[in-house]
Amino acid sequence: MAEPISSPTAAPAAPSTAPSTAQSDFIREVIRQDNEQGTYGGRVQTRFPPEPNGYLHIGHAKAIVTDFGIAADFDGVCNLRLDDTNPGTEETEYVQAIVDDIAWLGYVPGTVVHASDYFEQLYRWAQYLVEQHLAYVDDQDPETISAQRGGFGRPGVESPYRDRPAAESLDLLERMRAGEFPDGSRCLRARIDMQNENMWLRDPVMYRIRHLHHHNTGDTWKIFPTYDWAHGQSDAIEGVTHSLCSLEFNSHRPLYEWFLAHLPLDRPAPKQREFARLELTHTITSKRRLKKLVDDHLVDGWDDPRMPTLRGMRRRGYPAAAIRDFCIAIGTTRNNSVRAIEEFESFVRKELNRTALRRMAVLRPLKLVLDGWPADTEGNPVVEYFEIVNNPENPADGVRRVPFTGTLWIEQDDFREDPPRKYFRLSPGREVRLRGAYLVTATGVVKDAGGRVVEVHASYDPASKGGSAPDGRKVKSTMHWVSVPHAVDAEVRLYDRLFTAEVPGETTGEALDDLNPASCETLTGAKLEAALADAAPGQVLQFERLGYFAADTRAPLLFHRTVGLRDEWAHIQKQQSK
RNA sequence: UGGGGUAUGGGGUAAUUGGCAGCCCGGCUGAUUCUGGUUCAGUUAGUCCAGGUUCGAGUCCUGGUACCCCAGCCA
Repeated sequence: MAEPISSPTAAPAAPSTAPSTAQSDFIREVIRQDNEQGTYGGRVQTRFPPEPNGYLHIGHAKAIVTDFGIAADFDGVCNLRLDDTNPGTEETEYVQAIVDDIAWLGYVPGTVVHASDYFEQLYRWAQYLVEQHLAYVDDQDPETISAQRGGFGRPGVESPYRDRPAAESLDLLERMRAGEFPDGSRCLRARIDMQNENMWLRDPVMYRIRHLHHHNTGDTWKIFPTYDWAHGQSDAIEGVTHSLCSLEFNSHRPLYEWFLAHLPLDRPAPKQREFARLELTHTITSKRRLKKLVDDHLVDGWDDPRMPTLRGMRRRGYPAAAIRDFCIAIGTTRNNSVRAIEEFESFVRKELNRTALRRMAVLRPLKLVLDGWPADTEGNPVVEYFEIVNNPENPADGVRRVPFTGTLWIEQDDFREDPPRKYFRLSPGREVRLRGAYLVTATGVVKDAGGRVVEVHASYDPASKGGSAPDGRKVKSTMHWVSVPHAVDAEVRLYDRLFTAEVPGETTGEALDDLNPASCETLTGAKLEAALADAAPGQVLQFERLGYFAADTRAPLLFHRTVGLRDEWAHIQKQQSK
């Protein structure tokens, strides 16, 4: 019959690689104590256990950073374990996506395993508990069992099958496994305490019957372990020392410990510790609702740049390093909180400011004509080339040559016929600098029939070639520009919050009611400097004075605004309008 | 309704475990700047409430309050 089985297939001890964090929190403190007391012989092993039923999102990123980061801090291992105990909801499609996303975030699992790899072992351990009179087969249906469980402050009722002989349960369990009974007709339950104030200790279900195809084990199993029966035991089998999960599993901890305490393990049981999940304002992490956004075509798939999925964030241009730094900065605590998306964006800017190459692009073009610009012998306007710094934060990125002529695109926002107070940009009679090129002064405008300015004329100071005047006079503004004959047309998408409410659904009751109808603005007539036509798919660049933009991973000449630059002028305007 | 968890400036997080409440984001001033970006300097504001112990309490004790989680054969 079933013999006591000790933890066999320990995972290979390839150290997980992960960016080092050097933090201190209550979990690291627990590990430090375990190491001092020699609880696990100085070994530290964690795991990241997503269910492969969807794509990873920003909430998972925090768990990944915590699980992998802690293992790395203690020279331990963190495995990726696909928690696939529930057939029908899980698909192989998601497994590869999860593996990819973790790699993109910058972490390498010790090994990749499935909870379903342990089904045979789990089954033998279940037989062992039945023999010990610590588990039994219950012939009642789910509704009856649920009703018997009682409620808060109301004790449960014991099942009439609770004391049935071990041999009978063993036989029924075998036949459940063989597929003799229909779904829901019987289940295996732990025999604990129907009066316990903790609901999870009132004879919880260990196995349910499911005649369904499983993505990993195929049709070999007709019974499947529940989360509670599978999780701690999988941890023990793998050699996990510290099993970290989110706060809502806190009330499962006594059950986690009960199972392990009653099994014949040959080494100290792992311990579960819980920490708060990450929530962000103006977005959601509910898998069900994210799926609805995709299914109803409210977004352009799971990797839409507005999605909080890691794939979406990657396409948006958020650097993995920024996500990591953010997760580290918010820390590992037991406080539930909703973090401001603005705070995340500040980490994105910090990273991109360091790394992104600068380019010039005009999103909403207005033509600027320099009167008196020379022509060559054939009557064509002269083209000059200016060397412009690629990234002032990193001189090693060098310079590039940018063509300049007397006909330029400038930003509509950079010209005002009647400049308001504190407006420093171009206006009639005012001199500004065209970045790296010339000092120019607006002299007049051309308007269309509707009175809209369609063209600005300006004079330029030939002595200011390169961007500064010999007499040292200063201007209050430097503007970006793109030479009209050299400009490349592109589509640029500007994103705003996916949801208007800070906490979607908080007041409406349904998150999707708070969807921001203007979360994506498409600009088709953007004018880029020629160098941008060569942007690598996925590359993030700074469009000077505007923000950071990611080249789309599929379509050429399509850019997604990752995040805008901090905008002092917008801030001033907002104050003035008050 | 019973059990468990949490509470520190506007948001978040730390405090050598009883010893000057620190840091990040944001706000405000100013300086620098060929990006109204970056950077730099200064500044703003906090221990949930009521008692108690102590020379001394964010930390310990007593009693409250607020919020979160648990009554799936989901994870």
